[in-house]
Amino acid sequence: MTEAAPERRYHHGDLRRTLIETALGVMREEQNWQFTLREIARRAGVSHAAPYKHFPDKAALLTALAMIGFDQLRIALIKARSNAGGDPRAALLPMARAYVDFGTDNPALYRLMFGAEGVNRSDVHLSENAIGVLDTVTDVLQRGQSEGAFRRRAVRDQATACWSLLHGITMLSIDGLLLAEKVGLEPLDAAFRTIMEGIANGDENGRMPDVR
Amino acid sequence: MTEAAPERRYHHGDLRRTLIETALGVMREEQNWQFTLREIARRAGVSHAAPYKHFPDKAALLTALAMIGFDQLRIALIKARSNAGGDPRAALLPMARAYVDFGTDNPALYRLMFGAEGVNRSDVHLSENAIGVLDTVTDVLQRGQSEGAFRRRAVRDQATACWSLLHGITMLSIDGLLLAEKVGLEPLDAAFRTIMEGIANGDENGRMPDVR
DNA sequence: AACATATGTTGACACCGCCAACTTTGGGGA
DNA sequence: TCCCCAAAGTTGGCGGTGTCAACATATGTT
Repeated sequence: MTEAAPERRYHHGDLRRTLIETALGVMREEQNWQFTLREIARRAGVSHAAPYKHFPDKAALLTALAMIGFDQLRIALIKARSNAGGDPRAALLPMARAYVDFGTDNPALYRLMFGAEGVNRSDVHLSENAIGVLDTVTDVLQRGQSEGAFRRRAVRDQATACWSLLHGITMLSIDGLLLAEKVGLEPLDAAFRTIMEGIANGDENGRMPDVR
Repeated sequence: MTEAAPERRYHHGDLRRTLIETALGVMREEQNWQFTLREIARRAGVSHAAPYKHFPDKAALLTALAMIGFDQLRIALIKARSNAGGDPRAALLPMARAYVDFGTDNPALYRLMFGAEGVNRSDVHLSENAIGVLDTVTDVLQRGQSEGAFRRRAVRDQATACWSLLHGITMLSIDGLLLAEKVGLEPLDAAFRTIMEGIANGDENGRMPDVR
């Protein structure tokens, strides 16, 4: 504990970061971003207007949170990919799992990243963080094609399909719409099996790679 | 014009419907549901508290709008399917187009349907309207398999994949994330080509059905 | 005709986002 | 070293919001 006595100094010292972390915490707790800036300020132990010294308005705070989210997601994908060694075919499912897990682990954050009300979307989406997510998928597909594991089709077509599928599954999962009685217990595996048949080449026996 | 003089009567007569239509209109205009209940009331020409005689709170209004959206979407899908005649293979792409078009035509409504803040999701999603959307897709796949046009796989797996893909594309389109330089000019076609290879059987020459 | 009920209105409360004006603090020239 | 100024806090207030309670007026049933 290098934290000294928490005596209240006039200047907080690192309020910007504290606000972000507090907001992230509240979002996790309450599963939404309906929190008020005043509440964040209260929790951070500052006055109701202090946040305005760091963010011009609430949307700016949300935008910052969304960008952090994209960064975390990109890192999670890269990690999953590297865990799979160099094999694109083996990497795809773990990456898919990592993607969906990221979303379901923190639904509010994920939904915030994609089209929250009042957030300046162009800011968030044109960031390198956001573009990096799609690029990560494209990379794997590209390598898979080079190695002959995947069908030779326009990579961007496959990437679009993969990303859309992942985004869709994640969103529908978050919303609780993938009911077990309708889509089974493992919707990701189910969808993955189907799209994998559209991407991968069969092995010498014409069998598709195993999902598990 | 059967509308008589719009003289102001104490009782509006059909306020509930008017509120819904007004809200729908504002949503279209402003591309979000940040509107205030008071504004809806103003536009409807009633006092600021009148809406509370028809909806317990704002979330209830939004929930009603979302349900209407699901109903419209289901109808659009059924229409697209029937336009294609009885051929499941020919129906899939038009249905996909209808789905995405519905979303991009009224982005705020579509996003509202799936997980708006403060809307009671279980209410919306357990409605027959919402479930009907998935069922429409499942039907076509089922028939396609029976006729030998589609691969014999678990229908619910294919349905999950299709719905997720459609939902994903729609959402990403709405958010403006499917940049032409990344995914081409027709992301839906791109993704559709890929997933179609995972669903359809090739024809006698092993070729996939044409996308256009 | 009388009355219960549904539907509208008015006024109020607590709270929010945001702004302006003021205070404290810390750090970089003179 | 001191002074001063910009950065980072504080307080108080404005207009607006969702929601509620109390009241007013239509409507339709008996």
